[in-house]
This record gives sequence, C-alpha cells and structure tokens, in this order.
Amino acid sequence: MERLNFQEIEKKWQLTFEKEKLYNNKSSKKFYCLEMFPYPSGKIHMGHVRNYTIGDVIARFKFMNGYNVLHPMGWDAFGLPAENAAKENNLHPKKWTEKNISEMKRQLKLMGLSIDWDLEVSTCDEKYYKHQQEIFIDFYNRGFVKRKENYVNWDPVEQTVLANEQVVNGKGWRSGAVVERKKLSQWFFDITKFSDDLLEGLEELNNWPGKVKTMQQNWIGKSIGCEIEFNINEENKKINVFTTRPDTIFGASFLAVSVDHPICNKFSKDKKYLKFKDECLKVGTTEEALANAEKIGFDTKLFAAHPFIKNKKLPVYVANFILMDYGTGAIFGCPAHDQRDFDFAKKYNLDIIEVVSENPSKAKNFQKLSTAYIGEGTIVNSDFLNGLKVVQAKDKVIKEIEKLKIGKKKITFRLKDWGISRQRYWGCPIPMIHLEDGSIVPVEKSELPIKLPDEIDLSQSGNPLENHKNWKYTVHKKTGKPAIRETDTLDTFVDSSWYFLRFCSPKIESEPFDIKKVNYWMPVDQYIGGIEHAILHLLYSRFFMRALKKNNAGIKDNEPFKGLFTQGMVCHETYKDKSGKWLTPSEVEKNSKGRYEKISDKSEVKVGPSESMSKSKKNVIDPESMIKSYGADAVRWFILSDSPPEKDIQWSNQGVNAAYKFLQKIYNLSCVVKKKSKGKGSSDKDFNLRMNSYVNKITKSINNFNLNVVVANVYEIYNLFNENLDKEISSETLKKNFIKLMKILIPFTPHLAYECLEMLNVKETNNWPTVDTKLILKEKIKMAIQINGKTRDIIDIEKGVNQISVEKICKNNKKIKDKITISSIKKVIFVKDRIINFIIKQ
RNA sequence: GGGCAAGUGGCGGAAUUGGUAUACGCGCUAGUCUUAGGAACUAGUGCCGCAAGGCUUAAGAGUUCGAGUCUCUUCUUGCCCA
Repeated sequence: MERLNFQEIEKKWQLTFEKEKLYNNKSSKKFYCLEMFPYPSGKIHMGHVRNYTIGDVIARFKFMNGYNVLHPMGWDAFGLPAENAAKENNLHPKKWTEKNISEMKRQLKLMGLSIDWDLEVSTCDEKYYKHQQEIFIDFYNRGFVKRKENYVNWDPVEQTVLANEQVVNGKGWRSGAVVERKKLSQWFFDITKFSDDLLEGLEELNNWPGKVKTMQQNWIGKSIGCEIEFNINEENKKINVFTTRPDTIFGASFLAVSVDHPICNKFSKDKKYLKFKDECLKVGTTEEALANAEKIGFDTKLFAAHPFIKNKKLPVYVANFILMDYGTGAIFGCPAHDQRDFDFAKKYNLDIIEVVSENPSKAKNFQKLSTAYIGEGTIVNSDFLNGLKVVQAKDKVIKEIEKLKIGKKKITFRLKDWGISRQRYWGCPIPMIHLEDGSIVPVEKSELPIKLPDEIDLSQSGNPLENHKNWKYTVHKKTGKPAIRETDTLDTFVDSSWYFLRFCSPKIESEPFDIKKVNYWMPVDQYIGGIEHAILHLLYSRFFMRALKKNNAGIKDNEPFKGLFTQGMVCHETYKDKSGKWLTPSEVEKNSKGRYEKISDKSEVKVGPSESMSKSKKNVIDPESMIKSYGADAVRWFILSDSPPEKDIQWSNQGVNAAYKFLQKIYNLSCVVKKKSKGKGSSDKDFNLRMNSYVNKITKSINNFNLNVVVANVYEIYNLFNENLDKEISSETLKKNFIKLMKILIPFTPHLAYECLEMLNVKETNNWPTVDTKLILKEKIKMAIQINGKTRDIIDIEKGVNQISVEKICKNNKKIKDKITISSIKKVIFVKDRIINFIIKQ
C-alpha cells in the first residue's frame, strides 16, 4: 500500500492556497461566506475547527460552482480577558492580543482554509475603531444614541457594568460576586426605535433556523396592552398604570409602583422608605431575578379608586418587582391571575378575586392554592365583561377605557435600549467630550481616531481610563476651552456589529466602507457560527444595518445575514481521578480490560458524560496536536463525518483515526488508478451511471448542509471503486470518475484532493463535476413488491416502468406468483419507481 | 411553570419527506497475509428461531393498502424563556 506523507503535502498546498487567489471568479454571481470571527484568546479550539471547516466547505463548493466568493477572517480583539491576562502576566493587553492573533492565525493556516488573508481585520486596530467612532458620531447626530441614568448590574469586584446575560444566578459570571443595582449615567443605542422593524424583518429571513427567529421574537417581546389612569384619593393626583391584562381589571386588589416612581418623592426623607429602597437595590435587574426574589412592598397609605367599581379603593404599594423602565413603572395587581401579584397578595393579606375561569360553574378558592391561574378561560365576576373569552374581554375593556378617556391601548416591547458603556480600558473609546458647562458633545471627526493611551495602570480597581493621569484632559476644538474625555469604552458587541461590512473594503481609510463594494457583496449569503449568538450579536448587527441605512441612503439592505447556520458544539467525555480532580484525555488510557485508568499511576478513572469541551472540566482536545498526528485533512474529515453539523458532535480518537485510515486508502486508490491498465470496459456504463447518481446526491446534500451524509456517500463511492477494480472496467472510465471524486473532495480534504489531481496530471481543478440529468433517468432502481403492505421481494428494474409491466414481472416471480392468483387480488397499489402492493383476500 | 426540539442496533447516525428501516462509519467476531503496522484484506454482525418464518424506530392507541415519518396520550432528554 502506498503511503501518503501528509505533513509534506499539507505544507506544499498551503503555500499554494496562500499564493493563488482561489476566489477570483469574474462571474457576476457573488457569494459572501462568513464565519463568526474569533476572540483571540490564545489558541484555536475544536469549536473553531468545526466552525471554520464547515465554512470552508461551503466557500470552496460555491467557488467551484462558479461563484465569485468572499471568504474573509478577522479578530474580535477587544475585551475583558486581555485586561485580566495583562494583570496576571504583566503583559500589555495590546501585546497579549497581538501575540494571540499571530499564534491563532498560524494555527488556522494549518487547517488549509481558503481564507483571503489580505482582508484581515482586527477590531482593536485603530484603523478599524477610528471608523467605529465615526459611526458612533453619525448615530449620535441622527439621534440613535442617548445618554441616560439607568440602573445597571454592577459587579463590585470587577468594578464594571455587566450585561444581563453576564449575571448568573444573581452573581457576576466571572467574579462570582453578588451583583448590585447601581444608578449610572450611561450611553445607549436606541435599538428600541427599531423594535417593530426588527420583528417584522424576521419574516423575510427564510434561510435562518426557525429556532433562532423564535428566540429573537421572544426577546423583542411585543405585547399589546393598555394604560389606565387611577385617581389617588388624598393627593388629587393620578397614577398611570400599564398592563397587558386589562381583562383582569375587576380582579384588581392593589396598585404597585417602582421605587423610582414620582409618587415616591414625598417619602424621600422617610427612614423606613429609604431602608426599603436599599433592600430593593440588592435584587438584580433580570426578569428572572425579579421573579425569584421575595416580593416585598412598602405601604404608601394611599388609595386608588377602581375605575369601574364605585367606592372600591385599592391600596397603593411600592414594590420591588416593578421596574421604572418597563411600561409606566406602575401596575395594578390582580393576584388570581399573575404569579408575582399572587405572591405579593399572600404576603400582605390582600384580596384574591377570580376573574378568569376554566370552569365558570365552579369557583376556585385561591386562598388555598399556591399558584395563580394564567391560562385561557371565561371572564367571571367582572360586570360587563362576564362570559367573554380573554381576547374578547381585552378588546372590550380597552374600548370602554378609551370611551371614558381614562386610558388608551398601548403596544410595548420587552426589548430594552442597548447599554454600550463599559468602564474598561481594552475597548473602543467613546468619542465624546464633557465641557465645563456640563454639556456633552462629540469630538470633531478630524480628530479621529481617539486612541487608547499605550501606558495604562490596570492594577487599580475602577475605570482605568478614568484613573489615567492625563489621558482624559483635552480641549474643545471649536472653542479652545478645556474639556474632559468620555472615559467609558464601547461594549465589544459594537465592534462585531459591522465587521462584515468592513470586510467588503477593509483597506479604505476615508470611510468605514466603500458603499459600492458593500452593495455588491452584502448581504452575507451564508453566516456560520454558534447558537450562543442567536440573540444579541445577531440582533445588534441587524440594528446596525438599519441604523446605517438611515444614515447612508446608498445602502440597499436591511438585513445583514441572508442565510444563517448554527453549528453544534464539540463534546468529549469527562474524566475524574479518585480524589475527584478533573483529568485531561491525555492523562487517561484504556487498559486491557477496557477500563479507563490514569496513565501516571494506573489508578481508576471515573468516566463522566460527554460535555461541551471546556477548560474547567479539562475535556479538551488540542486541535494542533491532532493536526500534527493525523493531518489537517483527517481532522477536517472526521469533524464533518460523525454528526449532522447543527448537532453536537462527540470527539473520538477512534473516529479521527478512521478518517486518517480512509484518506490513506484514497491516496492508495489514486496510485492504483494511475497505474491501471486498459480493461474491456463492460462495466463502464453501469459505473458511470452510479457515479453520476452520487454526484447528484452529494451536490444536493451540500446545499442542504447534510455534510455527514456527503461523507457517508464518499465512503460508498470508495467501495464502488474497490468492487470494480477487478472487473472489466476501462482505465479511462476509472480515471474520469476518480477525478470527479477528487473534485468532490476538494472542499472537504483539499490537500489530499489537489495532491491526487496533480498526480493524475489534472490541470483544470476548480470546476464542480456536472450532473447528467439524462443519465439520472436511466438509473436502475429497486422496487419493493408487497402483499397486503408487507414486503415479500425486491426487484431491480429500470426507472419509469409502468404498472402493467411490473405486474407481469410479479406474476413470473417465484416468491410472489402463487400468492397473487387473479381471483384473489382485490386491489393493486402502484407507485412508480417505488412500490407495488397487492391487496389480496386473506 | 411555559415554549421549542428530539428519542432509530453495543456506539455516532442514514432513510429520496407517507413507500425496501438500520445506508455509511466505529466497535465486535472469525479467518487470510505480512517487511509486526497508527497495518491491510475477506466474511459476518438489530432481536427471537435449527429452519420456514416472526418481531423491531421510547411506551401505548389512531388514520392509511402502507407509519421512523401524520394525529392523540404518556414517559425521558436537551435547549430557550420564566
């Protein structure tokens, strides 16, 4: 058997990939293939390998099908880990990041990806963030940027604001410190202006997974409700309440307002109230935190008049589960039909009145129950709403409220404005300055970029730029007066919200992007990345596209990503030793009895379930060491072979070894094909037919992302070759079809495929094998013969044979003929090219 | 608690969308061969049965000539939201 030195050929072909522009198809059809760019954390991991292998298959496949392909790569290079690493290793974040980028770039090149590295972009490069600052100023001038006081999740250890998803069980995801609510002046993007548009835009995204669309839909959370004014008796004031359940108005038993509600101003010196307010701030801002926190209230001793029930007075509480930035910061509580209201009512002994009933003839005793009823039902105990269904009651009561002029229908969204301020060093500086008179203005565009200072002290807590000895002091260019720079930097999600536009013209200095290039390449035809970005990154990018379009009428697209594919995670078994310490797979070995043991001392190892690879559980396989031992092609082949790309995959050494062995066999086959002497060619016709059918199947499968099925089909093709080598097949046919197989393999195992093609003196390598549709019609098929729905035999016939002919064949079939005498047949079901089914008397 | 997925051999998984269930790979069993290798090749491998044959896609029911696929009920797992 001929052996392939993969290290040699991989090095050789990688040089070629880099030298030759693979994608220079002058065709007018374009294809923008993009994988989510990585955070330069140090080394690539298997997740990257999977992501970029899938992307490479698509990019190479589209190129071979005549598309002009854009396939760039860059670095999501700002972010907190660089600062943490800087503290630990006394290495500047910039140095650390640059080192990681060059290391990871080297590793990515080992994979043989068809990336155009001339387009490389790094978000921490001032040539990149200069334009981001420009976009920020444009957005500011357009009114898409706001500054407002807001409660934030404050991590007291990290001394920074955390996004909601960085708060896990009320604690900072990194520090583990209990998160506090703190009021800060922050910068926001006015993403809520686009709520409806972002929601409606989802409908046209036919090439997105339904799951992701549903998640975005829920995140935007459009709900129809109404505002109702309640008169407050003593004060001659009103409280405006927002509710999505106006149908339950007759079940109202109290009003609750946020601690920041204007009505609370009168308590600003009340010690009891202030103590209560402190308590409220200890709860995080997530909906989950609010739902799980114990419901507490402060009795204002005020009463609100019920709008429909004369003389009914509802006590007014300040409650910890009401937020000022949702609705109006005030609600009416209907304990029977809202769990939070229910918990609250139980605690403060308030009425629980049933107004929505599953079974109107049988009243529920909520005092004895522990949960509210939030389902569908018929309205009861509700005057003019009685007997209606929930939806009808909503309509009717809103009309009544509008008639009485005490409120109006209102649509609200769960989506909140995007807080973009971060009190960190390693991010894009916000190009704003604070003047002495308290006003805040953008810097002149000519001053951009506002660069980060190179010297920085990260050892202190707090905002490093704020603490810097002179960076923040500047002058206002127009007036020459002293000014102070904004010391917050931008959330790194801003960096990744437009990088796909920069890739279209990454070198342009005068503007963030060349509009002509953008309108040629955009939208991204296929975006590929992890499901973990299903909501935020994708939503923010969609917002950016819309906001940029409003700012630049030349942009034609609303949606940045026409097609989206979310790949599954790479998993591995977890191992623990006797003392419960995690072990890496390289510390563990299978012994002769098939049990796992620790290599160092032969002690027993506990095998845990297969989980997503993570450093903390040590179940990590290093891609580079795999590439070193098996080759990039084998690693690529294996990671595509075992599971559908959208599902999780189990990494297995047996699997990658099998991939390696198979590729060696392909190489060996290539040598055999080269040496093959002329055969008679009696099996040529059938061979061509079957190969043509495989090309057809595989082409379809790639378009559907069924890459694991392609791998299986390639194994079948190999078996087909193997079976035919001994038969009378002509060397021409064998070679011609082997070349087709190699072309199919180019997107999957490019080094091997190009090597074999070179060996066979094939010059034309960049065309995908064509399918002969006429040959497809000539294929033989297997037809099942059934009696009463049970398969009794399978016959080989030509495609398109009609029922009469098939019946004739069956009547001569040994296994069948006795059972289907003319008198016994009741009915015959015939499906062309599929089955024939005789229904006979039993 | 709500929503959405999913459940097929010892394992990863196929199945032209209602038409041959278990393709392909791993593993396992037996054998062949050798320059003993990270081998290669040949045959076998869902279950029961000597066989004919019967049974089988989490469990149960239903629709249908025909169900892994559609409908209902139950169970289990995963993800998202609360």
